Parts: sequence; structure tokens; C-alpha cells
Amino acid sequence: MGRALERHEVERRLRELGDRCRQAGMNLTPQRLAIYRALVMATDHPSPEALYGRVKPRMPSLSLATLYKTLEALVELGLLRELPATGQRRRYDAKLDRHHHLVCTHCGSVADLEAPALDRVKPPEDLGGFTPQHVSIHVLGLCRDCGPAGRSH
Amino acid sequence: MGRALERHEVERRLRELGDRCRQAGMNLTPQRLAIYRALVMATDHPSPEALYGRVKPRMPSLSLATLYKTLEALVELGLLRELPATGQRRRYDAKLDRHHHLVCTHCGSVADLEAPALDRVKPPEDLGGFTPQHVSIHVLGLCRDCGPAGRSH
DNA sequence: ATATATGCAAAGCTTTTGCTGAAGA
DNA sequence: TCTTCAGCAAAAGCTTTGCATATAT
Repeated sequence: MGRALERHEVERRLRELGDRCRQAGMNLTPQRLAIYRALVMATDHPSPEALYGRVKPRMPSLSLATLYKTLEALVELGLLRELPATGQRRRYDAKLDRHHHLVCTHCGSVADLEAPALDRVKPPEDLGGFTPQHVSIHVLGLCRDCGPAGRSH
Repeated sequence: MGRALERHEVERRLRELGDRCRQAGMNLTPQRLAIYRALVMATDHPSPEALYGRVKPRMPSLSLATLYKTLEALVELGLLRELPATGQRRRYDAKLDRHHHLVCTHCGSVADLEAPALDRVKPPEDLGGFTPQHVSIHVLGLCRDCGPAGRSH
């Protein structure tokens, strides 16, 4: 389900980070590169803490403050999206093309769902002044690890 | 968009709260009644803080701790759902029948979207071990107050 | 009467902010 | 060289927990 990204694609995205930083008058720092790379390669929509655990080993000086600031900057640059999620942690998704999500109501995991049939879903024309930008379909339920048998709490 | 609930319906739901509490061996307290009533009547998917501001005036002794415990209990009873949302606040929805949401990426507001066409959306059969329970469609974009002109940030 | 719940205060997490030294362009 | 940034530490939200008292049944 979490298909690995090809090397070219990762590199293309990292170049895009460089371009957008330049356009925005922002520096391309090793921290931003490392954080964005980890996001691009992730298939699990990591929380800030999870991401920190992934990047920190390769860059021990990295601080959580920088991680948060970087996430905000990447969202601002349009390279990253914050996912609507339940629970107390934020979740991020660097996969910007249209896709959907399987959200476990028990453990909070979020997996990608590729479903061409769902891609055809369009919002109604009249949304009463709301300007639609993106449609995200969440299938809520129990992931393989949590249910239906493992329903504990 | 936020159609007012009829009195009967509200009363039916409050009776259902009583029933479920009894079944679960839980007491039906004034706090639970007041909190659930506020949730049933709300059309805006309130955060805990917003809900507190609504119930507290009618019940000044209410504590935030009780509010949080009650929200958890109502979710557990199946009378309330936590919405996937962006940002740092939780959002709750006591409207359990199928409907969808307009989520503002700028201010975080969440409005109901009634769209029969969207109700027909079904997840694929094979979800790789995931047990679907509920489909929620989020239309992300800018609400009337935030955009498209009002894009500031 | 007895189990369950409330409210308080304190603690726990996650996220944000101010500031200074460091580094990118 | 000049602006932007990383890291630190402290603060600020939001949510949870422990416990004593109060309440539902």
C-alpha cells in the first residue's frame, strides 16, 4: 500500500523545495532538506514527534522547535498539507496529488487509500460562499491491528 | 445549512442518552445531560473550549475536567464522534447520520455539508484488512469569511 | 448504602515564542 | 555583509489524572 517512491521523484521534490525556498526568499538549510526528505519518503503521515524520531538520528543537533517551524514553513510554501486527524497530535502529508485515507478510530493510524473511483467525487457547485480547494475522503474504521476482533476499549 | 433540530428530536436524543447510560451502568447526571444537549443542538462542531463556554453559563459549577471526561464517555457510548480536524483543538459531532464537512484551512471552521450525491460514495471492497465503519468527506478550502480574497496569513 | 461522578488542583503533552549565536546567499 | 535561521529554554495551550467530596440510583 505504501509504494516506495523512486529516487528520481524524491530528487525532483527536493529540487522543488530549493526552488520554492529561493522564490520565497528563504534559505535552503540542511534541516529543511532533511525534514522534507523524511516527509517525502514517509508513507504513514507522521506526527511531529514521529518525524523528529526519524530525522534526529541523522542530525542530532535538530531541535523540536526547528521541526515545528519547518513544518509550518513547508505548509506555507504549499509543499506539505496538514491532515485532518483525530486525537491530540498533528499529522502531515507531503503527497499532494489526490488520494484518500483509512483512519483507525482506535489507534489513530492513517494509511493512504488509492481508489480511482473516489477520485471522481466532486463537491456540489453551490457551497454557499465556500471556496473548495481539495477533497479528502476519510474512511473511518478499525485497522488490521485493532479490529474487528481486537476491539478493546 | 445548520438546520435547527425539532424539539421532539432533541428530546428523543436525550432519552437515548438516559437509556445508554443505564445500559452501561453510568449515572445520568445533570452535567452529562447539559453537555449532550448542547452538542445535539450545536451546528458548528464545537471544540471543548467552545462547548464549555456554551454550557458553563447555565451551570456555573461545571469544570473543564468534567467536560473532557463527559466527551470521552459520550464517544464511548457511541453518541458522539470526534471529527478528524486540523489544528490543535478537538472537534465533536453529535450528528451521527451520514453527512459531510466544509473545512476552512485558514480559520479551522467546520460546517456541515448536506450532499446526497456524496452519500452514495462507498469505499472499495478490499481495504487490506481494514474494517470500514463510516465514510467522511472533507472539502477543504476557504470559508466565506476567509477567502478567496481574505487570504492573509 | 454503594458505586459512580464532580470539581479542584496539579501534572502531562504538544506546540509556540523570544532570543542569541550561527550560517546561508 | 546582511538577512534569515537553528537551537535553547521558557512559556503557553490543551488535555488528563488523582483525590476528596458530593450525588445518582
